Amino acid sequence: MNVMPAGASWIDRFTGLSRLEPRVRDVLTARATTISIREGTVIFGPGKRPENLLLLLEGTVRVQQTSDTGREVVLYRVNAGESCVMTSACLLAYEDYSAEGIAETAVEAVAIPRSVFDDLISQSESFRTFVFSAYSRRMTDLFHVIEEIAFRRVDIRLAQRILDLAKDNLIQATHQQMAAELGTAREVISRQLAEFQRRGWISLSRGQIKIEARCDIEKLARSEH
Amino acid sequence: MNVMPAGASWIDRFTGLSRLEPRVRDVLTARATTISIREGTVIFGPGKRPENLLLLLEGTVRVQQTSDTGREVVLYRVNAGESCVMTSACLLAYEDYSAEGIAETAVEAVAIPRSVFDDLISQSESFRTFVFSAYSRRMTDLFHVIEEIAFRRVDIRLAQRILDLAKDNLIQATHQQMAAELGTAREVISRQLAEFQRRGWISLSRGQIKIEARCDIEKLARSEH
DNA sequence: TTGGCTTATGTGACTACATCACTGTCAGCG
DNA sequence: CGCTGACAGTGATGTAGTCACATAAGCCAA
Repeated sequence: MNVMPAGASWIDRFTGLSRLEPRVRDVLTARATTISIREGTVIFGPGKRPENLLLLLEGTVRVQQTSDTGREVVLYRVNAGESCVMTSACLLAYEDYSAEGIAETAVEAVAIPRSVFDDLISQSESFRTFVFSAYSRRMTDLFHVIEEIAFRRVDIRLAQRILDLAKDNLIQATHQQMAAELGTAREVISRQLAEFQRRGWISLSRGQIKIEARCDIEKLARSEH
Repeated sequence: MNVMPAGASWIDRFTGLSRLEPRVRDVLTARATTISIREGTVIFGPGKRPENLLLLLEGTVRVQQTSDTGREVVLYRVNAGESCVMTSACLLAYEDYSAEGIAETAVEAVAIPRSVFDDLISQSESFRTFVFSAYSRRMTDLFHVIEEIAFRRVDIRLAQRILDLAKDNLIQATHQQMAAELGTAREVISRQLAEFQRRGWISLSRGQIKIEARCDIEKLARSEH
């Protein structure tokens, strides 16, 4: 009955949308388009209101906060299979956030225009649940970020972040960028990384970090205090 | 527990609800009840799912995070005229938060049960806008908290908080509680307060802080760095 | 190949904040 | 009155952030 042309099956990639009412499912398939976003594009940010709610099919969006003194913190990342709630918040109730969302890689996303979003919210209970649980999850993420920044040592947080960001035991990032991940200063990162290298856990070269002893880093990352 | 007479509509106390469609307005008036909550009551928290969305008429709810090491931070406060979005998030998509919401004073609130909330969200565009902008605002608050904790000096933050919390130039709180406000340690607060007192800005006695030179405190609170 | 430029990283000195271990103090109450 | 539990003060020490500057590594053009 419902033929799925190439691309129509994207709904199945979102676990929260799997139980969508068939009628609503068709609306979504018909009225949403997939878009490609180039790496580095600013999706939302101060003065930049997004026009669509984005559901990510491919790639990641990094949401970060830049303080007036120029320092940065990464708040969270939106991955494939997740929705970018900040865009939905902006859709319905735009406030000029200090936070910005940046395509960290090339991104493929389903774009849901405001009018469609509004229809779906009003017509589909399961779509509502999808949206609200996305909010829920981000709030929880933010609570977690606050706890980490306020109470956790930077060496432990750095170890965790190294594990998170490594692809194939390698991270392409400057110390400055790693500092922005944790909301700390470059010098602090430089010294911590130097210490990790001294212990033989990593090796460093300009613009990259290579993991040499993953299990030792994991041990630190898991440690309580 | 005590239902309000139909004439005195609490709806007008919420700016976001002023443009509510008359039909929806009636539904809300008919199906929502006002409740009283005693000071100190835990409204939501780990293992405690709220049954209603709360719109505060009177009092404040303090939302705070307790880390596993026992330290605390105050995330934000919900004041009269605002809605407690965490309860709405919990209503539709419950996740077990580490954060908890506590009635800081006696609270009068309108309680909207899940079924009514669901109806309103589906039927009223202006109610949707109300809910989403409440989310928006809280997200922004959290971004702000993160920025403050990560980048702002504690003396400045303490000065700000003293001004925020003072009623009639007086704060009833222990140093421990003030430390929890900022997510720092009691000793740090004790030393900072001692310094403020030395400068003649405040006077201290067991369990209370009295503002003596508000404008000097404001000067520090406003300072950049 | 050299030199000059930009960006990345290293380092010491210093300040701010957190932690630990302890002492002192106050209020209420038996 | 003296005990008790909660509150507050303090020095020593460790960790993190800031500032100022020194090196080094890659890049390109002469």
